[in-house]
Amino acid sequence: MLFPESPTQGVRFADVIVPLALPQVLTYGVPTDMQALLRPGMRVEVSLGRNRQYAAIVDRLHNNKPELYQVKPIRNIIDDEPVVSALQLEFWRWIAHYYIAAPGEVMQAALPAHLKLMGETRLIWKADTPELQWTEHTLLAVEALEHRTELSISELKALVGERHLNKVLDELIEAEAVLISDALEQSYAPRREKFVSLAPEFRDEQRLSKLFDTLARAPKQLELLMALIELTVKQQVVKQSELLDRSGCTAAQIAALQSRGILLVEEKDVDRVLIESPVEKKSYEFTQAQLKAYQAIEEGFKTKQVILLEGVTGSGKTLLYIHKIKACLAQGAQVLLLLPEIGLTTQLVSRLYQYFGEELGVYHSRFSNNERVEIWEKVKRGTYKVVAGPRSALWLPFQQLGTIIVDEEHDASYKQKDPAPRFHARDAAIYLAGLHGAQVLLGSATPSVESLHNVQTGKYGWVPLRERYLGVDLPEIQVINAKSLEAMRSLAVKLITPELYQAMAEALSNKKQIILFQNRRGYAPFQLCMVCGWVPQCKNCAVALTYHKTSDKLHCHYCGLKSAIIHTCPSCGSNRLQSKTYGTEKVEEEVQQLFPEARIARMDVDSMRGKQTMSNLFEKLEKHKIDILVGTQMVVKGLDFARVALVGILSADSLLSYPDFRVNERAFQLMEQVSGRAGRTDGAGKVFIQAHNTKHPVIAWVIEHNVRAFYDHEIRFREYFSYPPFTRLIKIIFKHKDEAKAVQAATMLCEALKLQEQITLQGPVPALVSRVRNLYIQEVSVKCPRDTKIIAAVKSTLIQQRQFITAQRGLSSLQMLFDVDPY
DNA sequence: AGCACGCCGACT
DNA sequence: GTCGGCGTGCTC
Repeated sequence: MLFPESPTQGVRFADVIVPLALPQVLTYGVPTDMQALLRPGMRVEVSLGRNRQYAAIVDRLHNNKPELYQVKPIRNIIDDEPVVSALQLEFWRWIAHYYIAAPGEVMQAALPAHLKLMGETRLIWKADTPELQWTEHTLLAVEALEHRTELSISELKALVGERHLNKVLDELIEAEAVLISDALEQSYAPRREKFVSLAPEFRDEQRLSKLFDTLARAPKQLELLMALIELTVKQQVVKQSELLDRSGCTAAQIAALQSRGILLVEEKDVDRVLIESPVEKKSYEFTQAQLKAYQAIEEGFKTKQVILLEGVTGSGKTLLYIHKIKACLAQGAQVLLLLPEIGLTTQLVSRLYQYFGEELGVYHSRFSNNERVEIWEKVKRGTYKVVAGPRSALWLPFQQLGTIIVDEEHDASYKQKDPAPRFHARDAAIYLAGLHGAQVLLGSATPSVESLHNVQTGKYGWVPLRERYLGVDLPEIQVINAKSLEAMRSLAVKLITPELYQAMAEALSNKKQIILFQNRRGYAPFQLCMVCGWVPQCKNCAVALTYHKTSDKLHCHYCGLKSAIIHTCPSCGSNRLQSKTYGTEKVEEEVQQLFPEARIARMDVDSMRGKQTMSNLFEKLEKHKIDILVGTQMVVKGLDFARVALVGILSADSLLSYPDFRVNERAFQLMEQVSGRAGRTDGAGKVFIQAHNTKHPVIAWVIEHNVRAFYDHEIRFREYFSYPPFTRLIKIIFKHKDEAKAVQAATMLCEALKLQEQITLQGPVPALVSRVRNLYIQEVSVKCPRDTKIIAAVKSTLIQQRQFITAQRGLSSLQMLFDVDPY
């Protein structure tokens, strides 16, 4: 070599994560001038393939020159400092490895959109660019740039069309005709708003009344002032917009008072996070039982990293959480409180806000990108000491976590299903806590079988909290044989037994609230021919279509197809089509018929679309503007209203017939949780369970609230049939538009896995919903013994086989997905 | 995920 | 004849 390599000790290669489902990280060269600056966790701009570019994350820096290919150079370093910490990268790696996901898929899930996309990156035209022979589309861009000097990538895309975007970009960059400015600072601007307050010198009674006198001849200004004072009583800060709303005055009138020194108007950054004005403080004091539990938790953490707090509904777990959080903050560490998807809208958050105020960040899946970045930044800077959020909150850049609390740890929404990484937030939280040296507190009234098993084997500590707050009794549960519905044929009543009807009437006359639970959505989930049994189905998805009253159409809940209702059976020609099983809409209708005076609301996925809908509903419930709430799974979580005296489970059979090994666990938890909604403060709550199979053991355990008996039985069943927690399950999902191809691929995998010892295969079988969006779905389940070596071997076989199978002729469009620990 | 390459059928 | 459909392979 003519010139010896430069003596800089900088590293020459970077393994980089691109936001794609590639199996590997990609290696790029680090130009010498970047070597001193680049660190893992920074974003870099790289080009991929012919003319694509991505913001990638640097995973590792090294000096191992790849022999098989020529590396491309990193084009640009986007950040001055890492956006992802070394600890986070470690966490990403674990998730990718454990859940068999691509590093890029983890990156997609973990980074907020603003850090991910380059769409708002701005191109700045260099005035000194010489005249060049531009190609057709680039010429368009050049003309626009000469005119306006600046264009964002998305504007450019609109201008030249999506397919030419990268070519044009490449050409412009190649010719050094544009500067590229960082997307981050450009696209994020905190929202600012004006806040109005009374000038301090008028804040005592005397001065204030004097002020009123002087304003006697300016009625509008007086009105404004009154409105301000009224608002100030209820909340600490008053937005100008709010004040205008309330008083009906104009901004000019506020300005007039401001210029006289009566009002102060300040512009401040607005927390996009909903700040509710604090309501009255509830008791801070522990009961005897709570104190005992809290001490047991602290004692337990001396020897265990994870503690399961098994607290019956209404025992005041939240207060224990609050104390635990306070203790952790006192140590200078951060706290993550994981909540199920839906739990965020509950009273829990506003209660936490009372205690932690500005130090509490709430992460919500419905937040906009701006809101997410704001939270990301505040967590990183440590402004937020406590974060409450759903599973996605795990990705936030915590500096030093001291405690992770997982509320309702049994909740199925902790398992991410659809896009990879298909991770379980509770289990991932335990790993993350390990990285931080943090403690984990799992809370639930109905713990998962997995967690109870971990307690039994001594892996987790266990703290029971049996006593209900204020000594309120658990509700009395009655099982009603649904056969009595037959007797009511003559009436238009198909869902509510006479017994339940009676109880409802009584509750209503006592001015109490009622919750009815039905495990089905939509109105008359399907139409059925009473002569031949034919059911209209979605032609793409092979599922029964559900009838929706609002649109008067049949809907497919998988692909969204809408079609007209059917009057004549195409199979036998009869016109006796009826709706057979009933969803919440049908329940609502029937209840309205039975109780025309009652105020009824419905709560399910369909009726809860909007951002505000849920909180509006809660407010109505709180103020007793609703007598009867009809809902699906949703009502199970987080509702805590004093006047609920009666809960009705309309069909326990449907809960107990779902084809999954976890049915009993699910049904038990669900019924137990629903029951907990009754009589939360004054006792005297009642629960009615309607069922055809009234002798089902799960129902008996629910009646006794006997978690222990349920668990003892269930764990024996799991062991006998080799289900988790005694084995580890990995589900492999095959999707192809040709059913035979899906089956073929699944069969190939099974053949390959048969060579693997000590594992059991289930399938291939069509998925429960066997066709979605024109793709046929086949599933294979692997039961592995809980042996690290075997599991590792199975995982690497799976990855190999995916490569091998999709490389087969005719199977290139096959989707082969892995779901580790399916839930 | 995109994007190019190449192999087939349906058109001016 | 060629235009464009999509199945296939590759990205450092």
